[in-house]
Amino acid sequence: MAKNKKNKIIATSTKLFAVQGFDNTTTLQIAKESGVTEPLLYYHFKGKEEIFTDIIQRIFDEYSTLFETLPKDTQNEFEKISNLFKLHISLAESRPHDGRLIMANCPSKLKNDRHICQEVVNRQHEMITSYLREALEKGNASGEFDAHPVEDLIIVILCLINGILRKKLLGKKEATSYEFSAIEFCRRALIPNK
Amino acid sequence: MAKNKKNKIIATSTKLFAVQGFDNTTTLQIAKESGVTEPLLYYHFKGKEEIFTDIIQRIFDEYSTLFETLPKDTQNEFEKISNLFKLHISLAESRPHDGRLIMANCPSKLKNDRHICQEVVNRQHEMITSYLREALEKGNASGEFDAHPVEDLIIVILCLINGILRKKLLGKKEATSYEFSAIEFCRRALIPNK
Amino acid sequence: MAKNKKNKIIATSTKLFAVQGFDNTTTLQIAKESGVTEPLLYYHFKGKEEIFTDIIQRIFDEYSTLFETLPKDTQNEFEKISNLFKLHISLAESRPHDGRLIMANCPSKLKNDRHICQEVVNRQHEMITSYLREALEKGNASGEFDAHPVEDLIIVILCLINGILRKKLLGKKEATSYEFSAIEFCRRALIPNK
Amino acid sequence: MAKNKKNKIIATSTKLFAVQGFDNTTTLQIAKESGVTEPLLYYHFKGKEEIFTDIIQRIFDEYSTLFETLPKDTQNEFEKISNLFKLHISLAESRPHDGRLIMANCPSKLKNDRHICQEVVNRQHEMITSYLREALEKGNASGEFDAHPVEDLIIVILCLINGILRKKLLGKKEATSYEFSAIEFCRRALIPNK
DNA sequence: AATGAATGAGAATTCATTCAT
DNA sequence: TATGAATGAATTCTCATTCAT
Repeated sequence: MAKNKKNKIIATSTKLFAVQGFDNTTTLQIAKESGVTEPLLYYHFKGKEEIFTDIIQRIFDEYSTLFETLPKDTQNEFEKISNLFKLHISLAESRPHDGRLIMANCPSKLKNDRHICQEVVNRQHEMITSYLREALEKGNASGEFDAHPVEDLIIVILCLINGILRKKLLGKKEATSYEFSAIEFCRRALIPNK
Repeated sequence: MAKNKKNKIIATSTKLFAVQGFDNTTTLQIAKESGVTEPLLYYHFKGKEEIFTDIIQRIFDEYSTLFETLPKDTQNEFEKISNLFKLHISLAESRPHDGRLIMANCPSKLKNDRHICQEVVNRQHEMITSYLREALEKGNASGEFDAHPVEDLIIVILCLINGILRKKLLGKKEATSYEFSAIEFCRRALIPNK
Repeated sequence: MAKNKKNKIIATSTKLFAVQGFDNTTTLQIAKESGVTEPLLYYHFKGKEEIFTDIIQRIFDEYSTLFETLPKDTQNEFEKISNLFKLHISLAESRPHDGRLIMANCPSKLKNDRHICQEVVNRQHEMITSYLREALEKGNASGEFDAHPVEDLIIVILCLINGILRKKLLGKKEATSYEFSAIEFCRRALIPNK
Repeated sequence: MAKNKKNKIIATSTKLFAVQGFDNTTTLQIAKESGVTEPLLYYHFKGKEEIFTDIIQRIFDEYSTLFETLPKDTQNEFEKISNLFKLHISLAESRPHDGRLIMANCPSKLKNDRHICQEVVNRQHEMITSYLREALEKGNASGEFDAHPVEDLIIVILCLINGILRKKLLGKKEATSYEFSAIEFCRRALIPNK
């Protein structure tokens, strides 16, 4: 019963923060849409900010877990990159609120370097970066990829993934399945033609 | 004298909205940092929202003007695409507040379809889209590009540009000049190897 | 405890609205004189206007209840009219704030046809009108009254009652008990001399 | 030209104060609807309150002038009373804004004994009172009227006139010409049947 | 006589948070 | 766990009035 209400608060807050933004969501609104009263929010959380923090933490934990499941040994290195795209695309589809919450609220939190938003974004950045670095270095070494500077490529690919997520989460629906075109686009940019 | 103060209000608001977000910026703060009193904001603008609206409008007008200056006849079609990247990269560098303001505030305004944010984002989207469509179709026709489906490519390139802007505007500085690597990345994805 | 404070707010507001007028009464003043803080006003009422609305409603409800207690069977019809005068006179004496609040604030609210002021004034008007109509018609039929046109008489008597109330509520005290002279005045105008 | 604008300000203010009330009318609104700017208001008047004061003064001056024109020698005393009714009725019809302004704004000004509203109302009260006193005393002496106590009658007739004015100015239109029924009503109350 | 620009004082309202129970 | 009542601190906005010209 108790867990129930706490979870309801988290779910409601996630949705509201994602759709309206943190600043535009009031504690009263969270309480009402969760079917509880405001003081209960303060029983379960230290304050509005902590609800947000907890959500971010949860999102990142789930993300990390999924990230760990990416197969370590693949037929070739590009498959790893392709898997990275697919993971993010599928996340954006299965948990749209989570992604939107990050996209819409983190920017304005970025003034504060110590903010958990920043911290989590950094950690995620490191995870992806080192994942990509390994793949690109191995691919360059094996001749699978044209030997382009790795650090630059990492960032470019990261930008592409982020751009696609931003579009999926905040933009309008598109008729074409551009997500997979993006993977092919990336493949052509990395792999030399015979 | 008069124009001075109004312009100061606009400049201050642009900076504050960009750095802190619209909701986190108070009219008192705008007034103080502009060296005026609050009521003057209401003399020059209908309200806080109108300050925002005016800024968005100005940003879009300047953007449109610059967009028009993109050279129509280039040696090849990829140069057009390259110019598009360069235009946005240089804008992000020369007017960081403008870009940050859009990136950080528009998402949370997007719930409202009629909001000027939405409107402006749509118009900009159309401009870039038709610009890219023309270049890609011509390039495909002339054999300059590998003949990939145009509509998908448009979106992918758009996502890449947006991803780069997002990184430049909201992310941390990077040592490498990834922006130009992105152009090369794009070139390899479009132009067939001999 | 809780009801206490809400009632204090209502009582204070009634007094202030009556004495100073709605527009001249601030929420801060209501709060201070009620011994509460401003936000509590907004906890119990939607806003300043709703405090007013609630008061008007309460006044009308009490008025209606009293109106119902007017005896239906009297020795003659003029007694009914006399009772109507007495009811209003005694109300003006026992609840001066209520009457003053209506007299002083409703006029400026009358531009809006849908305002509760208008609505309540109309309903009260109907109650009195039909009460008078019945008495006058019966009195005319029985020969108790000189047979003057009923609809005109209704309005004239209504005007007289209103004029007296206005004087009692907004004017200065008079030495003479003109209220009862008004009843006699009315009697002479209605009842034929032998 | 100059007088023109000042008069426009007075006319506009009279209308606005009458329709919306003093407190609900802003100086900006007065300025705009008068086709001038706010500072001009302060060139011609000391402030908003003085505009009001001037209007009240003008209304009273015009009223006094008209009051003086009431014929001193009439066929009988009741004609004087009848003339008093007619004067007020015709004033309410010819200058509705003036009457409404007084009716709607003076009550809330009455807390202040020294306010011009109070002063003017008092002076008008005296004028009518002494006018009525003379007529009633003479009529009583000559046997034209039933000999009822004069002071009471004065107040009752005053209340009736005020009630009718209030109805004409603030109430809804009525089909019947109750104003003249009121005079007849009064006549029957004063003059003995043979 | 007239105005564009500016302001001090205060208005209604909101919000995250807490207290007593 | 849970809540009805309450509040300190802001927030957006308005208004009568004034200044410089």
